[in-house]
Amino acid sequence: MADAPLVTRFAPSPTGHLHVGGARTALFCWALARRAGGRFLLRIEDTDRARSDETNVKTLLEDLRWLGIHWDEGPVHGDAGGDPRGVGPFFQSARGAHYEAALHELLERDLAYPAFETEAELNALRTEAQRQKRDFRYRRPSDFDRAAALARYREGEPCVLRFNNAPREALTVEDEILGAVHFEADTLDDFVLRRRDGSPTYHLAVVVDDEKMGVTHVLRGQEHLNNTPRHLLLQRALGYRVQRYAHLPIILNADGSKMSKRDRDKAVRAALRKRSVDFSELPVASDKLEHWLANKRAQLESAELDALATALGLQLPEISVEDFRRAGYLPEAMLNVLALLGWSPGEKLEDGRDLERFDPDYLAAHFSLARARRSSARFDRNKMLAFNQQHLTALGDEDFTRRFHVWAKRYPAPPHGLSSAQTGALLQMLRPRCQTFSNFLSVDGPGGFAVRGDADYPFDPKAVTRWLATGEPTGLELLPALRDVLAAQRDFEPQPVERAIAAFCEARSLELKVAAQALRVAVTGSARSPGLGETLAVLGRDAVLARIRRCLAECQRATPGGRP
RNA sequence: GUCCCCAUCGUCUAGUGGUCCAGGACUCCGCCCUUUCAAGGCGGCAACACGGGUUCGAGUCCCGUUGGGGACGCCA
Repeated sequence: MADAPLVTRFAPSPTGHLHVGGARTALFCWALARRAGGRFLLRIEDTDRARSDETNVKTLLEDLRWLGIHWDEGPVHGDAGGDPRGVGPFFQSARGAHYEAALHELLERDLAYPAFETEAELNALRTEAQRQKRDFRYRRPSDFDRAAALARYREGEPCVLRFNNAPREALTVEDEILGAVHFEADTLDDFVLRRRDGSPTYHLAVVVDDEKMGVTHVLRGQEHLNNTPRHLLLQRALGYRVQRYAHLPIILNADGSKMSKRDRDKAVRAALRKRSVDFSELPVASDKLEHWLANKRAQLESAELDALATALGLQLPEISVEDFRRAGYLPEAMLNVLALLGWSPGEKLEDGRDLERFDPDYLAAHFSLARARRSSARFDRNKMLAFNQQHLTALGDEDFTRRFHVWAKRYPAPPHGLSSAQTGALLQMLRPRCQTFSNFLSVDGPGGFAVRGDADYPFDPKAVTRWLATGEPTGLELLPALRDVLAAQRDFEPQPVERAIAAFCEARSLELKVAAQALRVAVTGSARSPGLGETLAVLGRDAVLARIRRCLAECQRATPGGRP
């Protein structure tokens, strides 16, 4: 490492599952390091004790690993992590000595000072400023008595340590993506470096760690852009090197708001407020709910939110990597889509199309900040779905089945009456029709007809009108005879069944389509299903006959005009 | 409100002053293939926010307006 290698880092705070924005940042950090033959390190920003715990760290590492993003240095997890350069530890909670040393130096040189206001006092000042439509910026009072403050501090009086930004000069951030970004003089306040409880704030920790860990390139979301001048100030004060910064465009929801982990909480909270529900009937303890409901920043566990959503009949947006994993997306599809959010290869295929489908190896070989975009991007679920479907289709039978079962084991489907032979057959026939793993056994998915009971699947009125109620003869009129054919069918396998139906049509000089669609609608309720033979075979003769009977009974009534 | 960022089809984007009456992908729609349904193939709809400059020439450069987003925490 003699030749100053490029070093990137991903530095999440362990507040739960990795979300889409974080995943994209990690991916770009990884790709840039790979491309440049540098190193990618993972650091856990757990300075906020209230929001960090060990489970969350594991969760985060597991999410990263599932995506296949490998870190060269950092917490050890599987074959990722380690500390070959001796720059660890990688948990900020274990790096206190570094921060204290920096703080000590700053204090000595009057670049930091103790401030004794309580949070309540500061809040009051903020509210007052807001009332007067002024900005609130904390500044060291002009009559500040440094000696006295230091004495109080050394005696152990509770206080925070703030940065002394006396010069308050204009600053320019040289961003690799945005170019030069200027900040007016006087915009920065004396921000906090060390909290009352002795822990370092993000600003201090990030600057110290990036220096000590030899980080050369900082990639992070654009929401951090306003923090960068603070970091510049600190670096200057401490005589540190300045990293190259690249602020990535923010990832937005479909409605244009910032995609945030709290969105799922928000959705459930809104639903809960709108309808007056009895808390005691909900799957989360009511005192916990009360607190969560009252506190906008509070978050429930992913599983708790899912339970609530189910209880309320809500569809929650996928935000975290875990949400997508649970929904049955493939990590390679996810990575592909993520890479396209704010970056593009800019490469044309021979047929004139843009290169859009690629794997991590391609990214590692071609990624560059020069091709990163500046503007924020909405996350397009349709595209994600389409990419996933393609990756699913590309898997190959064996791989596909194996991976499906790995998924299904982790996220068991709700009980359905299907035998394993049936699910196996469904899996194969539904493959080109499914966009996610969860789609296969979902009542709303293309296999819904099989998952639902013989008397439970709904009839699509349009399909009934088109294929059962019209024509000469109508589908409904054909069904009894078709039922007889199927009842007499010995070998109830796809091919023979289809042949029998074809023979039936030939004998009556009917278009196959007429009989096929009538049966399809009768047996699945819809004009779309897998191949007719497969559809009938997977249900089995008994179910098919029962379903035709039900259809005859229900649709005859519903379409009085269907008979001449 | 203040500061900062952004602005090409509904969405993701290509486009770095002429080769753009703007290309691709996703969605939607049509056609072909299939003795049925998908998948697949082919095609269609659809955009340079607005106003000023600069220039022989502007989606591309500059300014403004409008719109969107972010930040304003003893969170990160």
